[in-house]
Amino acid sequence: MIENIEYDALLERFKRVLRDNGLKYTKQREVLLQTLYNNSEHFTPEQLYLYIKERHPGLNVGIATVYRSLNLLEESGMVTSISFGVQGKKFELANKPHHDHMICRQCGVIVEFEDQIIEKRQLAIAKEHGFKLTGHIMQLYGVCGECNKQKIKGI
Amino acid sequence: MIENIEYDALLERFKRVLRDNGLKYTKQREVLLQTLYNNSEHFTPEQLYLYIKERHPGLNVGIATVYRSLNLLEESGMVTSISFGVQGKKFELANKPHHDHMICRQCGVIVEFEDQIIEKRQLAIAKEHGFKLTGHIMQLYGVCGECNKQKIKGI
DNA sequence: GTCAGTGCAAAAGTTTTGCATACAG
DNA sequence: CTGTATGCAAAACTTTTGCACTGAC
Repeated sequence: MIENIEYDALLERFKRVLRDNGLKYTKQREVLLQTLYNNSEHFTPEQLYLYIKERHPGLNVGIATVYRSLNLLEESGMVTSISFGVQGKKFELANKPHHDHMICRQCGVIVEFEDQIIEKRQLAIAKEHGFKLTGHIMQLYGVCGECNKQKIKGI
Repeated sequence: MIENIEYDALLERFKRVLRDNGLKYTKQREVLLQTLYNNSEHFTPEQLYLYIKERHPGLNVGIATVYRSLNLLEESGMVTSISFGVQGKKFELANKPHHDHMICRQCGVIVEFEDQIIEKRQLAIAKEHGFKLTGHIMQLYGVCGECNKQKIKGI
């Protein structure tokens, strides 16, 4: 096992949240967190379930546990969910370094980016409205260079 | 019926999209568009269905038509959907003036806002990546002033 | 008149729940 | 040991589809 201070800190935080709420630390929950940590993709509960089953054949997981854990993690603020267009709700770790998404409507390619100017404005805006920001998702929709040539009839 | 140039333009655009795609203009579709236009709220398909049934008792609508129409409108780019927290996917008109959403994780309240600095940066970023922007969704997640007092144990 | 649109009900898909067992604390 | 977590299967909920009929063009 490769040492990873960042992940260790995340795990500690996870354990603390569990402890603080009288919940238990189980292998299933750790694997879930680990999977979200190791993959920058956004998972639907279904995908996460299949992924874990495949990568951890020894571990018995049920889809119900995945749902229960995701809801738990989301409630505690460690995980966030968003939805991209038609596909269902997707989950990702909440405390990844700030990043945003640019999505091609045509081919679905996702480009991640980060912009300090926007980050700062977001904080300021939240403050103006009395919100305590816990996270954000910015999704820019458009057509990527590749797809620009084959545009369908739209608006 | 009160005159409303903005709505008329929207309706025209709608009719054109329908025509261009060989689709038909029906009362159900118009009522749907009208409802989205008249209400700044974000509707789930279910909510929209109930709302229309209530406000247009004469018009027979099925939930299936609501789903079909929303998907159609979304595909054509006239309507967008977002999802936040536990509640399902919600729809709104796509061409409202640019605005973004700040969502309370706790109570689900949505505050709309708009910020020119961010709008401009978005355009610039898209350009940098070769994207032609067609829209965007920015969702700031947090805890609103009201809910801040009753915060559950989280991170 | 033709063919897309509709409501309804059934089907498919998604998420939650009940329960008996397993296992963390 | 106690009580939470789990897997499984059933239940609840959400979304889509098939079909016969309606209505826009």
